[in-house]
Amino acid sequence: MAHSLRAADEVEPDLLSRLRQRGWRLSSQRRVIAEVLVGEHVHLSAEEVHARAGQHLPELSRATVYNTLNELVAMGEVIEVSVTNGAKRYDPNAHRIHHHVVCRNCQAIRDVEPPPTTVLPPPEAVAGYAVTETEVIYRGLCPDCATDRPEGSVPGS
Amino acid sequence: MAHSLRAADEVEPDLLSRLRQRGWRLSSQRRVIAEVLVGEHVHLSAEEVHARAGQHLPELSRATVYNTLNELVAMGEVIEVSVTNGAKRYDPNAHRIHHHVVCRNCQAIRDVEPPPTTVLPPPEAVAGYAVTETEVIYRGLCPDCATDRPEGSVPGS
DNA sequence: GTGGTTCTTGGAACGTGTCTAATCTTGATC
DNA sequence: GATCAAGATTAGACACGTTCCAAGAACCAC
Repeated sequence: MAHSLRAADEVEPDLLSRLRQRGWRLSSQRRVIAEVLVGEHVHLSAEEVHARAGQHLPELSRATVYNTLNELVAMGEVIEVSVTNGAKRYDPNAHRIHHHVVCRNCQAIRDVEPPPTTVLPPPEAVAGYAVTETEVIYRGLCPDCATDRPEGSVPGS
Repeated sequence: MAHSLRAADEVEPDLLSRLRQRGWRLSSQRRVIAEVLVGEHVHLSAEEVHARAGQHLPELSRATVYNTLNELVAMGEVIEVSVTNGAKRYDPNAHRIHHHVVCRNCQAIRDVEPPPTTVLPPPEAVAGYAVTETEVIYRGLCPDCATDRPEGSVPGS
């Protein structure tokens, strides 16, 4: 399938200028990585970001992808999500509080808008720890994997 | 320091018989690994389990540690905890609902008894997923790291 | 005690992520 | 538009955590 990325100037217009204000040099590599990540609003691994961005910038190195992702995480523009198996995944939806649901079969991640009744009051202290962040992960089977397919098989995308 | 492990028969007497009922062959390796893990009630990494069990069984291989831990997880006797950086950790406290709090500096994990007011109603379905598990992780600084130590340093244990 | 099934072992191999030194680019300045 | 220094990118080596494999050893039902 052909990924029709939006033009750079259209992608989250605030993001690129925010980054620039923080002294970020806007190289073509960083621009493409941000486009891939923010433009698709899915939860890609670093390797997937590398593959997709590489379609637009074949010379792109893995080191640059990792560097850029780590910088975006450090700046709070992207959230790192660990799903127990395999690589970290990167969530561009960093500015809205939300939870995640992970398929235990195919590892697909979706954002979950927390219903008001399930919102945890952010505790300031837990077991003596100064808590700054609460992460909620639901685990189960996604709609595709929940249908009667043999366990372990990944439904075709 | 000398770890004074409890004798095998004292360690979670139910656990070993439960495992046996499921057809688990009770080798000395598996016994020692279960003792180390369940007997100390902390959150060890596979490498730490290997090191501690190796004090009692010097020939123990890493492959066996990983095999055994994965089996215990599959049987629901142990919970895998991902802390974003580094190795998975293994929580023997699998039969009581609880959350975890992780120090973002030294990665120390503690169990958290969820106060009744913060218990999430386990949703049956989220975003179309059939949810079977809810995981809550608090992140922050542990008491040791929260005192005015330079960021990145790990207080002596 | 015997035998077959299962477990363990050491080492190779893999996936993810970081580091390094050399080279190239960006953007401020003229 | 040209210059230049600071910073970014690159390829590849490396580190770490984990899994795979084939050969040998141990467990336990008989």
